[in-house]
Amino acid sequence: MESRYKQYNYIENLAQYEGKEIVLNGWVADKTEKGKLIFIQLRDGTGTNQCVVFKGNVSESVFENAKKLTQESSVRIVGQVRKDDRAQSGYEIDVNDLSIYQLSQNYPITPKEHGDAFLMAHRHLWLRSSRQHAIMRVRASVIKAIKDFFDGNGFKQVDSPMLTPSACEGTSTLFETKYFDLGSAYLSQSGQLYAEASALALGKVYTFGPAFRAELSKTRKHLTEFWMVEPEMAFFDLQDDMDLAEDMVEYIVQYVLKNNLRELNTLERDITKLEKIRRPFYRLSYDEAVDWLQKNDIPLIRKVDNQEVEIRPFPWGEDFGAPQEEALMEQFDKPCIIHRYPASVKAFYMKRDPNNPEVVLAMDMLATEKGGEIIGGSQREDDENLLLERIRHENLPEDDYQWYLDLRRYGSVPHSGFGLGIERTVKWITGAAHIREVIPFPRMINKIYP
RNA sequence: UCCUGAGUAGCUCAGCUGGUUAGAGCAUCUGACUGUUAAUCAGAGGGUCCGGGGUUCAAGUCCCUGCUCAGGAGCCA
Repeated sequence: MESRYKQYNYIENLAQYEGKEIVLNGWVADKTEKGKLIFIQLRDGTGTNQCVVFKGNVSESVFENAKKLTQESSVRIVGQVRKDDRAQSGYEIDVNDLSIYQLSQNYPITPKEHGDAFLMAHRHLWLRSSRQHAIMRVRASVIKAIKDFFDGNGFKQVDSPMLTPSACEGTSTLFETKYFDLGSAYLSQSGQLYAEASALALGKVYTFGPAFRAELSKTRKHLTEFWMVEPEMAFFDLQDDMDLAEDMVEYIVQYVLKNNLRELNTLERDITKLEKIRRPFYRLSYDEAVDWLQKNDIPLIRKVDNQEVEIRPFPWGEDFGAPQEEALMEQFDKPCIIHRYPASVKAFYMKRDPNNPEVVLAMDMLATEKGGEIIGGSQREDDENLLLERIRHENLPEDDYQWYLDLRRYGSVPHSGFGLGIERTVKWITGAAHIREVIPFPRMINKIYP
């Protein structure tokens, strides 16, 4: 395609330019001087490659400029692409000309080790380093894979509002803000309820957007602002819902494997583990999972007066925490879907199992390698009276849910959906140590800068 | 919110049972080098020991308190 914009050469396409003179714009990731030779690691956004300035090849002023370069100075380089077995990429650039956009002074992030707190305070600069660069590229791929998957399967993207009049699920804490003369509005913690309305209008839909949760969670898998994709399908039952979730996750992982091998290498990710992520995944009912926990002597851990107490055998009716999920997943090399949880631990909008009113038609997908819960979903309650009963039982503001109840009054149908956390998925696929590394600017309980 | 741990140079850390002038590596600056990619060699500069209070002849070190950060729990995606 003919571009109206300036045509630049990029490091990711270096092999195409072998033997040719090209122009690169970028930043100095690192520099080593060796007398009449200066080695520049040039970073241009698409990758990093070594450029060699030899005193005999350039004018005196260009050589002096090259000597002046500091880490993260921005430069324009004109040079010849040469094949070289000594180079990591297989190519080097012999510099013919070099000009400086800006000389950087005392760049805080050096090529040596840094602590988490320091790096987080410099997140706006940390994004430039190779690991973070690779993670952001994988994140972009995960998002593209999700959109491709749904768009290619007859879904329409609909956007749900960020400002909402009340809680979607009453459980989590909400961020509150003033809303003109109408009192308070809340930042959305899920687009699901609006996705349900959209599904009854368009059939198969998905929302893609941020979710906000003011929970006091301080772990390596929690953010107060995170991104979520939430498909919602009219006429899908729980079985269809689980099948779809499985197809989607397989598609995402295989897409990244196909398109981001270079990044996964930079991240030193064990690719063989990802290659195994092929359907069918494992599935266990909550009952079966509890049986397994009991047989393997995995207790429930509960806090009583600040003392941790182990309760065994694991009692039916309790939700699983991180210790139970991790124990359960150790046996699996593919994700596992756990379905039909006790109604008491799940949200009000989930449909009761007609075969057992103690449980709801819910499902969670747990990722391998301690990836944790990446998906939560369910078939929705489609009976007006049962739904109203649950709303009252949870003490939710009934008036705020009239529009939601309308969906059960005017052509109610079986329908299902789920939410996939983008950051948890990217964390799992990249093997990142902490969720704060997989979103450009993380928002956490005690962090909102930069 | 609860539990546990940490805070010393720009960064990562050492600093003993309290002892007189607080150290190292990296980074920065100056110089040397045509193959460096954690370069090497020679030299230089750089400190509110997190804040406040206390004990003591003497506190980076011990005690109290506040703040900040990290890890975990619960909740969740």
